[in-house]
Amino acid sequence: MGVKAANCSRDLRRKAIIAVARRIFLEEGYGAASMSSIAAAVGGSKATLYAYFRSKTELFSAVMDDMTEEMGADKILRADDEPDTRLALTWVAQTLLTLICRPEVMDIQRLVIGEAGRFPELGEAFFNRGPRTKIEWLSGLMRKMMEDGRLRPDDPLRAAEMFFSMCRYRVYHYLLWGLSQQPTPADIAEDAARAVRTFLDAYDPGLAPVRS
Amino acid sequence: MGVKAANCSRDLRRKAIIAVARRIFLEEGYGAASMSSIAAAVGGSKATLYAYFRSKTELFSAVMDDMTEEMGADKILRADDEPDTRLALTWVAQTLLTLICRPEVMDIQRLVIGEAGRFPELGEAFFNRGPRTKIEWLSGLMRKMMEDGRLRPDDPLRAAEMFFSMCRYRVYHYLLWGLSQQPTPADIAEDAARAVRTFLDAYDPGLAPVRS
Amino acid sequence: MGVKAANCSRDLRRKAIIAVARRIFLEEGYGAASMSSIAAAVGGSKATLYAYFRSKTELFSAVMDDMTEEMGADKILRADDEPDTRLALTWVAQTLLTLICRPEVMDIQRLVIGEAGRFPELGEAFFNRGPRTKIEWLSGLMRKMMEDGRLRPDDPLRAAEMFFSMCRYRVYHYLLWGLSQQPTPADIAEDAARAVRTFLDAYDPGLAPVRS
Amino acid sequence: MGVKAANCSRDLRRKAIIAVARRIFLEEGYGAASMSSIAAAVGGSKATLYAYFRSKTELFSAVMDDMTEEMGADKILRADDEPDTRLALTWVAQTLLTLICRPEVMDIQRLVIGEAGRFPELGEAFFNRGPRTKIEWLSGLMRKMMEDGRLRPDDPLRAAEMFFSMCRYRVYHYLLWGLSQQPTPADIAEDAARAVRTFLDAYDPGLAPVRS
DNA sequence: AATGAATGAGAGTTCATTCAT
DNA sequence: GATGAATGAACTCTCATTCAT
Repeated sequence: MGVKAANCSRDLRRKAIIAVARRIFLEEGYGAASMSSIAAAVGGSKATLYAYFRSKTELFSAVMDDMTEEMGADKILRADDEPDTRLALTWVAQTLLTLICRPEVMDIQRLVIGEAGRFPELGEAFFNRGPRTKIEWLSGLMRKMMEDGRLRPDDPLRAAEMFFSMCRYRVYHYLLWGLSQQPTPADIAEDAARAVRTFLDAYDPGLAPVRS
Repeated sequence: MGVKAANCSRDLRRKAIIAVARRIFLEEGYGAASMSSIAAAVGGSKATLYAYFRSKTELFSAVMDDMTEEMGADKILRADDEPDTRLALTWVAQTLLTLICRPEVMDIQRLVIGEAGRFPELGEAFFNRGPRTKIEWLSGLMRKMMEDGRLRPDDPLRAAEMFFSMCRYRVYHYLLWGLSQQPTPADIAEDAARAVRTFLDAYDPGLAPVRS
Repeated sequence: MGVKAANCSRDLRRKAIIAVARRIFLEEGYGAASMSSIAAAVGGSKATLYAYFRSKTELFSAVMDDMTEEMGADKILRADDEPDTRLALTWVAQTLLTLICRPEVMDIQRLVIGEAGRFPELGEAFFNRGPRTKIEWLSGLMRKMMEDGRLRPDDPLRAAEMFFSMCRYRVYHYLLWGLSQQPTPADIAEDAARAVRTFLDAYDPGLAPVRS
Repeated sequence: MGVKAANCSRDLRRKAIIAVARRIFLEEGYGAASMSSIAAAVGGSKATLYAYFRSKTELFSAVMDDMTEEMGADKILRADDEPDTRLALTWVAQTLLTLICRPEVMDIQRLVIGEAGRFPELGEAFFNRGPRTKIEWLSGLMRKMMEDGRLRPDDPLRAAEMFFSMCRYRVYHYLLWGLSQQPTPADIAEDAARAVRTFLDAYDPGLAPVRS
């Protein structure tokens, strides 16, 4: 293991520590994760950890920064080109649900929600880079569909938030509370289908425009 | 505080401990809350705590039982008698949203979600006494409205889950992530209104029955 | 005298406590036995224990007194009438070995030896009522046999101590160190036989008297 | 390099801890000795203790290993060359008795016997490295003497066990029960002399071979 | 730059003991 | 006389953190 110091730049080592710490924080939660176990998993000493991060809190923040950066990297494959509205939204719903139900993403959500009280900036930072980007992108999609007359005109942001919330109505919700194991693709497809159907019933362009 | 030993029965003392422990668990989380601090807050010794609860886990469970019992005690004022569907649902939506956004309830939710990974039975126990009862009651309401022709026929349970999820689409969601402070009644009324409007657009009895 | 009934009742309860405490001390050792578990086993409260015994130490002493008293009650069936020396000694050896290898007696011995350092008077009190009485009785038997010319003349006390030690040469010794489980009667008979044989070889009255 | 010094230092510290722990365990017994008091006596913190030994049990085992190793290091000065059987055995008896009556060895024996019930493997580990080696060596001596016609033929192992038991017939026995203080060399010489005399009377080669 | 060693503080838990009722 | 309730002290063990090397 003497290799690592010689061959790795400080930055690379830092990244390696963050990657390991991330896994452990997610597995055990902030409180239960110990600097000892992280150091052991990294393969270095605790003192080395402290050479890179001044405290457990700082390491945790770095891990969260890393996560949220990566969250931002998630790209929903463009659904703009699909002319069939129902197909386009179904595809979006499934993609979103699949993403946020992935075990590692679920763990992050639980961790962040659970620690939100003690790490006030954490929830915001994380949300901004995760859910918010999805909602904003979705909002753009909604606007376009409304402009094209494929959806009843309305505030596109609110419509996007509502659609997202409808997608989370069942399996996601139960998963968050630890009531079910990992959902199957069929479970997700079912929820996505119902969310889309209900949404389209409400946003049928044949109806009168939504009164603000 | 000399009062406590002399005047209080065992049961009262137990309740007092639970009340204090509840506050501390909510403030600090399960892991960070210490038996010492709870004992100090109660005004007794740690040994006394252990005379009432065999372990920290057991105390935590007792606190959860207490919370969920109280949850179960929440009664949604009957909306059955309101002939106007929109008014009835709006009333339900506001009541529900107000309840689950109350700071102490919010804290519980965050605590339970955060520990759900490590306390698998916790999430279930809590959910069963809290959200599930609401959903089931709501499901009954939906069935009746569908039977009365006030809502388009559909699986009433799924409709209830969907309605509940629509209610949580904005302020609740942001609150859970720690993105906003306590919402005003106006905030809640706004979300309730939009949820009801969207739901009624989708469940307008004039539309064809939902295809399963 | 007016207090007779009261004293009697109190005395009975005291005896009951001692009996229970004795079992627990033997099972768990002095240090590991707790007043709580003793009180629970007795069926009363800890405070009641303290009404009868001022401290754990005093309770332990009382238990020891009780044990040693009972030890003194052990009577070795008289071997005086057996004219055959070998048979008489074999009978004695087997009786002694069987007694001191009994699990409950073994436990006492281990307990007393183990705590001898911390309870200085304990070893003596116990020894005086247990082993010493056996040795003294055995010494009387030896004297008589020597006077009868059935054993070579010698200091009868030393002869008795030696005989007793020879009996303990194998199974008892291993049992004390926890190296073997409860010996069978055959094991004991074998050791007794060899001890007697060796003793009689050394104390054959045909040999010259032992030089002091 | 740095490794050597570090390892050496660590090893030394470990040895120092064991030495201190050994003293305290012997003085107070396993149960009564506390990690805090050991740490204080070592001059370090409890956490340091736990850096070297994962638990109290493990520390205790290490102490026992250390003791038994040292026990194994005890060499009985060779008695093979002494042509006079009585002198040779007397020398052996005195050496053995002196060894097992040494206060520190006595303390170990009491500790091990006392804990044998709760630490089943302890008695065996200790016995194998202590008493057993002595008995086996003694058994070899017996065999040689029997082959040379200096002792009456018999099972040499049983003869050795018997001889050892005869040596313990008085002062050792009383010491074990805490009935006497440290014996003088004269006390030991007296017991050794009588043990040898009785043994030789029984194992006089002029007698017929022992019947198995 | 990296680490082995060390530690004070504090975790959960249990104990022998006391005292008001 | 008996007890339910209470407690301070001590237990084993772990933690985040520091420092000499």
